[in-house]
Amino acid sequence: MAASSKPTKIIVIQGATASGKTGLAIELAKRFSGEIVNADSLQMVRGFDIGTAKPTLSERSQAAHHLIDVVEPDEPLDVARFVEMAAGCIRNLEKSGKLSIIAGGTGLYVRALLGGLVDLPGRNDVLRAKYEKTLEECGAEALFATLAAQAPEAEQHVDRRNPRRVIRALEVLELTGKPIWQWQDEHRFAEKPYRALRFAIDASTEWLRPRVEQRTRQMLENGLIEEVRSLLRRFPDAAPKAFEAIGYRQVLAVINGEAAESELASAIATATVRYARKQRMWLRKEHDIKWIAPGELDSVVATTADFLSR
RNA sequence: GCCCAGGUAGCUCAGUCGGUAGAGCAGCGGACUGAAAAUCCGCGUGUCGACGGUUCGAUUCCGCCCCUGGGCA
Repeated sequence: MAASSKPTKIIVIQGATASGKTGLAIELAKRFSGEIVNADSLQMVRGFDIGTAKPTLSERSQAAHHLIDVVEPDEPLDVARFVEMAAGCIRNLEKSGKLSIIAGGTGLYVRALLGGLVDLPGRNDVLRAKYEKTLEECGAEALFATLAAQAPEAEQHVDRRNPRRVIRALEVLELTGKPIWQWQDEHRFAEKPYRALRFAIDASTEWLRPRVEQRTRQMLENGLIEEVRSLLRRFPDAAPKAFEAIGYRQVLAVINGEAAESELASAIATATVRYARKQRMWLRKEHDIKWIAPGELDSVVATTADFLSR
């Protein structure tokens, strides 16, 4: 990695789902000759359109959007892949003199983009299959015991009851010979590949709920159920993980006769509001965030202009 | 009008052979560096429908009343 002159300046817009990230990003893009880089994991997946609230065609015509529809549903996507793709976008935009505006709700992705990602091997399906088997046959405790046997300090660093974390730790240990927490402690998202101006929209649950309900109704009217049906024609077993996303999961339950269609809208809205809470929770701990009210524009424009002039 | 089944946490319900009650969901708080819209963890006082009776003690037994389903007239 060559030391380029100065880190690229970028704008980042975060905030809960339905808080107005897209609208704000478009306004900034128009004013500062910018283009939008999506940081929303599910909006990257082709075919999952209505339920993921992808920007509409009209929105996309107002400002260029990147990293939307860039992977097939059955194609692997993870943080590392996102960081790589996003870095590529930012580089290209910089070359053409455009401002990169990162907008999206996947907190981990943004954190990894701004702080760098530990340089570790990615997922290893052979190892995962092996440990999945241990999990299934012997349980989460036994899985954790496997890890603790090789690295006793695991107790302090890994959530023993969370199999996903335990499996990742085992995977890294086996592939690198070093516990994952050592790698992480040495890294701590301390890279600074960009000079980022970071905004987050502070939307309360009370403000969000009616909007979410309205948006959910709109999604159903726009044919969310039909979209799921047609995705199922392509993936009859619903294996791609995007089927677990909010909206898709609930529609699937209705299609499978596990839930009543009459309660679909409220089930989706409830799950969405709960997700928004999780996003808020994540953002609380992030640093250097400028919190703004929903719909706020002038101060954001002013702050951005100032940031760019420095 | 009569018969049956119910009325317990915001919702759906369990339970108390009489010693004032607990699950799931929701809600709230939190964790989380390659599955992150995922995954995982913590938090449960509510006139146990109303009134009266029996009892040391009733949400639990009895009576009466009210409400909600279903059935018979």
